[in-house]
Amino acid sequence: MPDPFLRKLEAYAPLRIESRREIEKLTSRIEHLGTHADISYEDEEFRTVAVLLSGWASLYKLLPDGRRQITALLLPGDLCDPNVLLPAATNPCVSALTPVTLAKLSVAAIRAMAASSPDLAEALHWQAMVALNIQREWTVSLGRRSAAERIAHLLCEVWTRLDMVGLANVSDCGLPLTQGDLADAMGSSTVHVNRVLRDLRVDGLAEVHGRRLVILDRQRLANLAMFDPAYLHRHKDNP
Amino acid sequence: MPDPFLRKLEAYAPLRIESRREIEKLTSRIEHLGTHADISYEDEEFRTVAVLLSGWASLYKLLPDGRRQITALLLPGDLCDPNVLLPAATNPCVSALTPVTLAKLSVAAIRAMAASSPDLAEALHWQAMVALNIQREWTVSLGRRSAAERIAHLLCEVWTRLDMVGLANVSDCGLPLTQGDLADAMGSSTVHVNRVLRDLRVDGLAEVHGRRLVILDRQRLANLAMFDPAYLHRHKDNP
DNA sequence: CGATAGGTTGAGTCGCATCAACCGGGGTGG
DNA sequence: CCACCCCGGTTGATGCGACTCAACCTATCG
Repeated sequence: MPDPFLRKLEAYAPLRIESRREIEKLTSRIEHLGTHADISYEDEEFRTVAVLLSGWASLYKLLPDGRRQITALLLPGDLCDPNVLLPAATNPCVSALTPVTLAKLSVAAIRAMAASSPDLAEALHWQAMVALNIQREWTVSLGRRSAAERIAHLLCEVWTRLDMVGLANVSDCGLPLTQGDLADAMGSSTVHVNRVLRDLRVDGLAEVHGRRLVILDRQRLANLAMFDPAYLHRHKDNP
Repeated sequence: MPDPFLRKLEAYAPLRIESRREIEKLTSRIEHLGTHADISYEDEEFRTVAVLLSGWASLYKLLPDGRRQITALLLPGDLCDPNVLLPAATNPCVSALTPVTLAKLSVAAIRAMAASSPDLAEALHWQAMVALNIQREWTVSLGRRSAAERIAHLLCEVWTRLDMVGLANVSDCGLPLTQGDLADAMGSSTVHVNRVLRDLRVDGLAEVHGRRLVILDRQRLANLAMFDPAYLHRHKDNP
């Protein structure tokens, strides 16, 4: 299996062959879940972390009065745990946006590996920092970008992240989000997302049909979004 | 010196005495900077990380057209580096909101320590996860809370974080931010921040005079903000 | 074939930005 | 020592972006 987790860890720097082996061994406990299923990160016997092998998931928070905010999109290769390794906090939940397959890793095993393989520890740290950078960029989007800029930025981000794990084509990629999901992620309303997507389409920047995103003019899309992929720390290939 | 960095690391779990010693040794290289100074995280000889010992700083990003978003507030005890240990990304900068004193740690030294002291590694990981949780909570605020709820939430967050490093009184604490800074952090305008603060004052929830925050009615403030301190992982004392 | 989830479009409203003016205080230079 | 200035705060008037409500359309599925 061309494990997207490995692929992601290696987007920063290649791992030693032994480290790859270890990871491959650990990602053998597989689980399948359907759309809208909640991904529990408290497991029976051991404290585990789930790695998304395929499908998309979202991390969200519900406010007491029912408002919902998606705080992160989890793509293949991402870790699903909101507080990796720590005693769980409260409310924030992870749920599958599509059917997903997960690998469950024991936290103890991961930490043992990290302790003995510095390259792995570095790769794990790297992915956590990328997650933090993404979160900060969302802060910028929600705080200072207009709805159109924000959505354009998200499209750029998603395409780039998928590309980093080998799941994007030159000008299109999957985007299995409903307009409602997009709205909950970008802090706007379904109706407005719809109108923004229409505008992007008629302006020839990007199209979102069904479950796919087609980028029509990358340059202008990135310009509108003020998108600079540096924060994702992509260290291979082209923009 | 009652080092706020140690204090913060130990908010999760106490460190072994040797680990504390090591940290104390490392935090000896001190630097002072004035308000508005930029905190460089690329040092001459070694890759370093700065720890805030006193004063406040902000992490911000400037958009090409001049809009500014503060993505994080750095309080005493916090690490100042946006991508701890990684090759620097671009744009996001750290600048002092007040005069600050910093301790510069060599990244290599920290990592060596972490490798040999699991309790320290855990504490460092913990603080990174708390930073991520804070960032996610900002995402919720900016995406789904009204300006008043958002600002109330920030006030609760700041008081709690200061309390965790011993810098808050029961019902007040420092808040050396201008209304403009607050606006840039909360994605609104100076004028609106001003009006919201007035409302909070006349409603008897909180007052922001000069450089201090006085909490008049914690319960109602937290209610308005829908603030639940669990995400900060405060493991000691009371709420 | 009805039901339901997602998408699309229009009309009316509101939160908040923007513009503009004014105030108060602490620092500075003449 | 005083006048000035500039920064931060305060308040009012106006306009726009985006939300809400509501209707309708389309595709998929049991």
